[in-house]
Amino acid sequence: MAIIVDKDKKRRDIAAASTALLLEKGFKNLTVTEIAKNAGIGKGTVYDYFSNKEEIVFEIIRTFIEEHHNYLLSHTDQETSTKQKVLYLFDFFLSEYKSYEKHQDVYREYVSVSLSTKSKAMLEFNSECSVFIKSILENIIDEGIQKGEIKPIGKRLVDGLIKTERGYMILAWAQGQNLKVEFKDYIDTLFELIEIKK
Amino acid sequence: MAIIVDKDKKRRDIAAASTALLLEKGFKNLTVTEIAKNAGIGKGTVYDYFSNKEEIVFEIIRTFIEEHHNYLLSHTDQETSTKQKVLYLFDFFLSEYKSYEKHQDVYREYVSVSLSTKSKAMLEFNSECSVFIKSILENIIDEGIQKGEIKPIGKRLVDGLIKTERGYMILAWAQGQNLKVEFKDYIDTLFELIEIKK
DNA sequence: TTTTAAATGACCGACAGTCGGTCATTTAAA
DNA sequence: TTTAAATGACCGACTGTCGGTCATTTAAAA
Repeated sequence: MAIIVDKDKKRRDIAAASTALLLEKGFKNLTVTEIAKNAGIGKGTVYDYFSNKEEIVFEIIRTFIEEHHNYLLSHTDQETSTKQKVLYLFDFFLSEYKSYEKHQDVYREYVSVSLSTKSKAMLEFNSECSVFIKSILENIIDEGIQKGEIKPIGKRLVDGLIKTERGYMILAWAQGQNLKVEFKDYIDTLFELIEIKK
Repeated sequence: MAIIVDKDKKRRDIAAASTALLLEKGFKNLTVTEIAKNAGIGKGTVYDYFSNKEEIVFEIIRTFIEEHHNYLLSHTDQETSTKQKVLYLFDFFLSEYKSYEKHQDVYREYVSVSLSTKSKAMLEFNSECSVFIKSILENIIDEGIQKGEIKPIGKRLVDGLIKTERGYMILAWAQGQNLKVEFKDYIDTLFELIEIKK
């Protein structure tokens, strides 16, 4: 045997090193040569860890989702209201913090790559992410119903709500507008309809 | 002077000739050389009518939106219920007809190109399309409120509903799933919340 | 010294976009 | 009526770029 590297760690390292570049130049204008140079490795080495350029974006988004999940866990507890939890879940779209705007840009690149890449791996990855987010939102809503904060019909809004947020993020970019306030209004309206008034 | 061709018509002709190819191969795998060959013109000529490959997709989607608008106008009248009108509006996502599945594919390519192209022209075009769709949905909802079919709060769902549909279309593709039934359920749930029961 | 995982960058093919030049048609002077 | 000049449509060979490959090198381990 020769040197054994932690393949998984190196994958993440390369992806991490490329994140800033991706945000700066966008996927289309980012070259693999640059990625390699930036990560301090040869171009061929990139392909020892990723089977194509697209996969790098998927690795980056995976890290972002993990980070966001941790953020979520550390910011919610029994006392937090259902609506507040939902807002936390969508925080990385809603937040005004600069670092979260980065997340949005990465997410946009990810969607763009997803829509132009048709591969089994891509489909599986996207499904995996979706199931994960859905299960979180489902838990939040279920708890809300159990606590008597919202009506049982709220459960039927889970799937759609996730799609709505995606729609807002995508159209915000495609129209060059800031739609955060609008999305917040939409959530407010839905909660007005499903909240149990005391 | 020499021959003067109807530049606008020729643009549309080239776009029309490329539609089938776009659906068959997807934007990424479609070459400008092929487009030219298929339209029966030289590659250089394509660039006399479009400043880049992306613009061809925008021209195609423009035609589709026009067609869909005409369909909508011819299918709604005073007798149609508010919910039915909403369903017609989103018909090209919901319908099971093969020709409408084409529309969805074109729309997906369009979103994909939008998300990876940052140009003033693109932003303006997207805003234009959005305003158009929004005004239609706004009219439908306003009429529904006036007729006493739905509660006034329904007006506040207009913006979000458009985004939800976009989200469904995009995630349906990205996850390789058919989400039509799910979207229909979501609409049903919303209407249950805002409809005035008799 | 041998074995082999890991790394590399020269190389290749594909493709978007450009550009110098041709050709068909119109105009208007002869 | 003829024909030279002008014009804009049209073309495809060419260029530069970039994703991805592979023969070769490096160096740790045995």
